Amino acid sequence: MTIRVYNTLSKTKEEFQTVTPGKVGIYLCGPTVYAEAHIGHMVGPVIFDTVKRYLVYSGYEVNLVVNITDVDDKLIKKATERGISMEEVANENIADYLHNLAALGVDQIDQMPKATETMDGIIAMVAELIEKGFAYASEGDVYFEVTKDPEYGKLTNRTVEAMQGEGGEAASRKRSPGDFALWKKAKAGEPSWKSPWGDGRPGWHIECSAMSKAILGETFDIHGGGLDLIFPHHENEIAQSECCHAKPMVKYWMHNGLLRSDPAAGKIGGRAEREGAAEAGGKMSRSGGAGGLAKLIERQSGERIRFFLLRTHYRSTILFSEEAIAEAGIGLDSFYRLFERYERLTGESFFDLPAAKTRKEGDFEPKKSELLVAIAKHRDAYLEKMDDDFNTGGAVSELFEMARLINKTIDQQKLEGDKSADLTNIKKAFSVLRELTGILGIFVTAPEKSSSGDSELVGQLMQLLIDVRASARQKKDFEMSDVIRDRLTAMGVTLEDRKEGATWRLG
RNA sequence: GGCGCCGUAGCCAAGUGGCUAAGGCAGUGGAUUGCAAAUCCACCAUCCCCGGUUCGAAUCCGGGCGGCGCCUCCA
Repeated sequence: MTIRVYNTLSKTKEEFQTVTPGKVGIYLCGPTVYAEAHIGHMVGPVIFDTVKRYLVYSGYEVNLVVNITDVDDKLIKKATERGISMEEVANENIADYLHNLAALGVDQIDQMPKATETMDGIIAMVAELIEKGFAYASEGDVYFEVTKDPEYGKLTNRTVEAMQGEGGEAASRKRSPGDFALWKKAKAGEPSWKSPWGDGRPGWHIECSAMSKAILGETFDIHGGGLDLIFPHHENEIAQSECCHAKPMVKYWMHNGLLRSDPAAGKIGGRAEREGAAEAGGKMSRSGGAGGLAKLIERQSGERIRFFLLRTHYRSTILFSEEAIAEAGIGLDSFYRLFERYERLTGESFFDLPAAKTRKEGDFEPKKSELLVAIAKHRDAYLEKMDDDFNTGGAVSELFEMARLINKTIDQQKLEGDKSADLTNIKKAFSVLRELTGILGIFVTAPEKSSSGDSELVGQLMQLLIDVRASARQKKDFEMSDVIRDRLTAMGVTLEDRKEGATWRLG
């Protein structure tokens, strides 16, 4: 029951041991809020939300921090184009981001610091780096001097010598091309903060070093982000933080794989939009990219997207398509039918079932029930997989196995319609299912039933049709009963006949 | 060119040295049903190719072929 975590720094799975016993600090690189979120931005949050759930379930006290980078060249550009302030641009996109996170069931984030609210810490850190000889001021900018850090490049196995870069526009102000900006001098009209080096704003990487230090301390447990951030962002974070503090910054660097829209189109976010005319044939919209995420969520539901992401191991590349999400959704639906079955059986909602909140609490001795012996076995397998670097993809298979077992038991023991049946074991099995699905952040709350004013009327009309059809069936008037059912099917309503009467559902 | 990842059934995807290679979607056959739907049962892969290590490899090593990422302020 030890958790093992793949560490990008060591390129191996390591046994998880926290800096402070029983406590875990996680810092996830959040978005730079210059545009609406696309689905790629959701991957990290969904994964680390799940990681936190599992660590909490395993008995840890977890502090999950996701930052917002709200000062950056792209934000300034956007603000200028639209003639509004950088803050307004940021606020719009933060609202969009939060809305999308909520839709995907990401509710485990404890703190969301903003770069602009950490300016004192950023300036103090830059000053300390200069003082310690790792950074230098140059014409109002401040650069980190990579050659002063003997360990520079350790995360990505690069050497300073191998850094081919030409240094970009700032080359003339840098001592060597690999040096990166800690502080950038403000141009006229740009948002800026006062500093010992003149008015300016932070470079890209320093805000994460400053925010993580302020909230989680100089050494913390897990730092996460997309694979694309390893270099240069995380490499530079390590350099800054460790040169500043002379101690390891992070115990485990965890990087999630990226989403791809389709083999030809390439990646989803990032630079593609800058490729001008090429624009890869509108792949952003096709991929639910910029502007498309909210609509995608409306069409497919956030939970489907979450499940789709969690079906695959977090370090894998996921080939994204709406079809693939819909397919994952079919699997999810089978659980919902099982939950409806639970409701028919017990008269209670699956979503009201009490379930263990921790692994210890959930441990149980199955005793004589064949069902519970099997359930316990799959629960163990599920937890073993989660222990192994949060293998959610493998864990999901155990959930399907459990669902099958429960359905099978209900079938074989003919529990439906049997009022006198002993449901103790079945309830226990469902409760274990609830315990484990909760770790993935799925099936947490009952799905929203249509709250529109006419839903009651629809329900009554449906009941009328069902009653009429039942009476036709009783008279063996199958022509009539089939017409009713076929017409409903054509409308997207599925009827299911049962001994206790028919039920209906959309889809 | 440098650093790194990946190639498992029609599709998606676990497994990374040893029981019958998870699970999902799709499909086929069966149980159930008036017929369906839902559910259950059964069937459905020897793991890109070649060579090596080993008693034994999808799993390790070498070489191919193929796909992808980073090296450019993209999660």
